[in-house]
Amino acid sequence: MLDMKLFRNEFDAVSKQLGQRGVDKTILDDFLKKDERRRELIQETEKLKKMRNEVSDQIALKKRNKEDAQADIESMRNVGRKIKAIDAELEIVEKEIFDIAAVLPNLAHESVPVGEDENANIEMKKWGKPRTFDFEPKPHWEIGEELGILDFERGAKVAHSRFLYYKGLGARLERAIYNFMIDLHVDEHGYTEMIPPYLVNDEAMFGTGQFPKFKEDVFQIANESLTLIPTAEVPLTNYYQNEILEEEQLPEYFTALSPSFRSEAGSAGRDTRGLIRLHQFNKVEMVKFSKPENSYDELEKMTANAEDVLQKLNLPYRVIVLCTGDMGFAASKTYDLEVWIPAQDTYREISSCSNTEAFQARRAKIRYRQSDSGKVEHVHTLNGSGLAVGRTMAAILENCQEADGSVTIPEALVSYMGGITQISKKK
RNA sequence: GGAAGAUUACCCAAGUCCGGCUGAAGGGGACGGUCUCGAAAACCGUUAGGCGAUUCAUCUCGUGCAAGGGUUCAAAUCCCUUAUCUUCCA
Repeated sequence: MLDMKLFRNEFDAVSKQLGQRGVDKTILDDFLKKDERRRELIQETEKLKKMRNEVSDQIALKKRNKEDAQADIESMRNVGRKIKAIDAELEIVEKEIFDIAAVLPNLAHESVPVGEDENANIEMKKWGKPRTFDFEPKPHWEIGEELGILDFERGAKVAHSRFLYYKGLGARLERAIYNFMIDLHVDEHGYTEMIPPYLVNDEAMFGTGQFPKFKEDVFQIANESLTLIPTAEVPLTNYYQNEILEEEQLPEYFTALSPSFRSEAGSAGRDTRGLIRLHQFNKVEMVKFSKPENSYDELEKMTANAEDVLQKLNLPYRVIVLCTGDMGFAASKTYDLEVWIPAQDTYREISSCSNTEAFQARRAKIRYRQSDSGKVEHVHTLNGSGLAVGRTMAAILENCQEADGSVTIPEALVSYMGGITQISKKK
């Protein structure tokens, strides 16, 4: 949710920025008009309520003194009717305002490049050197199927396409990857480990910005207002929903492994094979609550935390900053990490780290009390994948494959694999 | 599944039958002060916060007694719905 005061006071600047994110100007003009009407109505109704309170006190006094108060009661009857009418109109206007505000995207930070789509994204850095193969590198699903550690066919049979079984050392490797990630974030990066609910209610989905605009992207439970989380960002960020934190608590870091469930509506035909685009995948998520003045430093640190995972696994990657047109709904600024996928001869997204500033905090009502002034202000919230586990698996299978079809386990994971250094075909 | 009772501010708790001097008593805790070398004790004081409107800011006003509706000039108090908890019955 945007800051209403900012919107009002700097309407031109804000609407220009929202224009860059695809919002129609006429909606914003209407929005501003409705906001004015809302304040008019509030002033009218509050004036009448004040009068009602005063006269009611006089009536009480007269009754106590056994005086006649009938005239006052008659006149107040009319005031009561007026108040009811104004409040009814006010309710409608507020609903209309809310419906517009709920679907307006966040404003981009000034450092974000302006552009329409991913072509305007800017590469910030490259790390590691893609390996040169002296054989034709296979896509990870072939490697996984040939090694008998990934089973997409049975996943489709038992669930649906875009589901799979990890089997044997495949399941072990997935578990090694996320345990390694969580340990790294907890032991070295200062995050608190969490296991959140995997189903959340509508308020939580609203708080982080998925609802009401992106309902078609998620799986909902029939006859219940519960949704399978599309990312652990939802339960982690909403942990402090509707709370006022103390300044000393900040910053606070959470990390959690969770499955993520996505309907992938509208991505038919894209990445139909392999681990890149699934209806259910594991992800280690990082979430931060920060004071506003530090949130961009925290974003840099969080991105570095995600990079650290890739560096320790020795997987080549690049960092890009998303342009205004490519950013998510809630983000003020987003860095994507893209890992090298040899069989596709390209970099693919493996992490997305965003500062949403106060956008989610306003929706979820997460605030903090400044210790010296006692003033209450919205926190800034950040979230990032650290990392998507399935895609990490894909990257390892492809980057660490050998000519004979075996896969060498990255050094950092060997202890998590119980000493296993290589996955090879059973003889 | 059925019946009865409960839900008041950071915590406990009065007020609800019988609506109006409740701008929610009282206590605990917390915080500040006096005293002290320092602390404890004692004493004095503060303690709905939030939200919204207004304002440069203050002042002020509206809202607020589990949540949401209703009745009334007026609701913590009367009525309805929902949630949670307790006890009892199956």
